[in-house]
Amino acid sequence: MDAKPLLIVIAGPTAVGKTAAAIALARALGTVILSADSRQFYAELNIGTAKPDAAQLGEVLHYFVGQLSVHDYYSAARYEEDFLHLLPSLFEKHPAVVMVGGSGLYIDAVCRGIDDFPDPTPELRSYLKGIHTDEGIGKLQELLRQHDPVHAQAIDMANPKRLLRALEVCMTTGRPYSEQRMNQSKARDFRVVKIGLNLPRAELFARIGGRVDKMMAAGLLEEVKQFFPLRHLNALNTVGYKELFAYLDGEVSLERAVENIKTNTRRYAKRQLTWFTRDPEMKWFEPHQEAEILEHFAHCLNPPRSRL
RNA sequence: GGUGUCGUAGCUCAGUCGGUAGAGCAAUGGACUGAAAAUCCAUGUGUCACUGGUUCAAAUCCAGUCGACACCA
Repeated sequence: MDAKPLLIVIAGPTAVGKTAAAIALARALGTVILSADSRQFYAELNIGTAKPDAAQLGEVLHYFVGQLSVHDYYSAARYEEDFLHLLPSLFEKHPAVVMVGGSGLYIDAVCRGIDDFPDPTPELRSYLKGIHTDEGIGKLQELLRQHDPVHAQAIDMANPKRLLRALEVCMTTGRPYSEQRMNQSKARDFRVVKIGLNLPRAELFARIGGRVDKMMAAGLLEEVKQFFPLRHLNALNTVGYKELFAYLDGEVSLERAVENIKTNTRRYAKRQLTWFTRDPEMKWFEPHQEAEILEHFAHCLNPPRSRL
């Protein structure tokens, strides 16, 4: 029998019902939850990120919720490191733990690992951004062709963030990005079983609209006002916040801003689905299929005792 | 009731001199290794209100019907 501990991953688009499903599963298994949501990490952001509420946090112990400040730098690589550092102590007490969230890159960083690139330095990043604004994306493309012609063929050269990142790696290490990109999964001393939660598109979109209305009723605008002076921070470049900053700037009406939040949340959900559905390890359920989900994991966990 | 204007994509609208239609937004599909709720790429969506007429040919011209709006009674 495979004695390795189990990491249960629950993924899916925003507003599908991941939080409730994860809590139900964690309670059934008597275990803890580790969030994989790149915006719920921030202590200051609450309403707009649909963080689990106090009652939910009281039901099941959560990690990676509110452990950062919006002023902090964070990344998928740091998440991988923090997660893997925490995991052994949790596995001492629990044969399985639940990871839940919608940030695909962060989930993959933990499950497959990411390569050992240097962190970006603020100086180099702002220098390259300056080139982008002053001389245009063409200059960045030219630089990447010089530093790493192989990668220049492989990546989306229209995407400034990809270009900037590749150049950062080339310039800080003095070696081409493509040489350092291993493209293979790291070994892990735990098993991973992934489920994806999804709903018919119309139902998911209706849930998104309803949740945005609830967020507004719960005081999202007041929360966003507090962060107006900080709106340049990456953590605030977030659906639900950026649209209301546009309202506070006088660019759009409040009604328009709320509609924009709904639209951008739908698009976000679509991008999440694109990411998760290409993962062949993902087994799909609808969130209300609690019994089926439990049974799915019963096969992975203590097989002799799981049959009643 | 009368007169006028309008009715084209999910929405807002454009459509020249008759040659079966196109913008924006929405939507849909995709990419993704230290910013990822970020960033980027691609793609259409049609009973031109309906019925008939004129014409080789009608979103376009004519008549009627229905609907919306405005004004007049």
